[in-house]
Amino acid sequence: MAESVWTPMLTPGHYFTRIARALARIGDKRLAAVGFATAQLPVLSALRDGEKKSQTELARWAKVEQPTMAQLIARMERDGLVQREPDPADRRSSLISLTQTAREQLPAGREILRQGNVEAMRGLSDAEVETLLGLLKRVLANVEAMEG
Amino acid sequence: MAESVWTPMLTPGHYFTRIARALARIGDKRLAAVGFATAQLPVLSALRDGEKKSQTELARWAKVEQPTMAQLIARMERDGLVQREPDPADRRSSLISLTQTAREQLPAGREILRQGNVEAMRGLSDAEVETLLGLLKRVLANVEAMEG
DNA sequence: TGTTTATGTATAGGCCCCTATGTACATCGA
DNA sequence: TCGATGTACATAGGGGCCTATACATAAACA
Repeated sequence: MAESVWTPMLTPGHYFTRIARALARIGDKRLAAVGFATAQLPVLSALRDGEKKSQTELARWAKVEQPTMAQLIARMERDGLVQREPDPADRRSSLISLTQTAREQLPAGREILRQGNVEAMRGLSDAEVETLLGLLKRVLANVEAMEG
Repeated sequence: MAESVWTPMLTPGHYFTRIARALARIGDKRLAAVGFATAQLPVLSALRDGEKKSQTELARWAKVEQPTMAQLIARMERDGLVQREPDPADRRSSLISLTQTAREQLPAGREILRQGNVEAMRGLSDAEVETLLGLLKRVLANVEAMEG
């Protein structure tokens, strides 16, 4: 990709990065209206029906490392979105669940996310969106296979 | 995207995020062998032929905000990859250029990046890679248009 | 059952990215 | 030429992600 002038920014990797960053900026700005952030969405969806899950379960679900989830949960707890209770079956662990406030804002947050995805795909036909999703899954499988 | 069970992780946005993160992890690990990091690549390429550029120019080139570039340059200077000299034409500014060390490692870093992109696209035909790049450009244009 | 091994969390330290803000210097126009 | 406006950097503060490490408790097993 690009011979004479070496431009890492025209590389697929850089496009992924820029799109991901832009989506996070936009999502965070819009979700702030209901008190959420994009990084919290996997947690919110995992606990949406009153489920209680451990930090490790949430980390695996959201595909982030455990200390990352620990920080995220800490911020969410600080902001009144989740609560912890000791796990009666395992004294190392605590169970995390959504607060009433978080549950109430959930539909609004969900709608903001949906709308954002629609706008990001604007101008793409349904078939093109399908194609893109298929390619993304294959690339994701490739890069995750590269880490072994 | 997913009706009954709400799963933000099956959304295009989350795929972009995961791919970008995985590419950064892989790239950083591989580039560490030559003393580079993925975030530095735009700077390295901008200054590859002995050019001298200001921090602001580099920020615009790399598509990051000025304070982000300030930190990046500071780390690169600490690690002996770049050097600063006062800009004779503007006393607010300094000109940044690569050190001898950085220039020597450049071809190796470039090759690592190229190889990484090849592996990430494994299994995709040339036509599919073209399709993907075209879709990425359109999505990037969409999301950047959303920030106004 | 006692010891090893596995698992759940916490903590420390670091990179990268962002917004908001302040300061010094450049520039431009009245 | 001087004041208004713009531009280059620095600094402060925070989110989000990662690796490495240290504990405490569980589980498995010799």
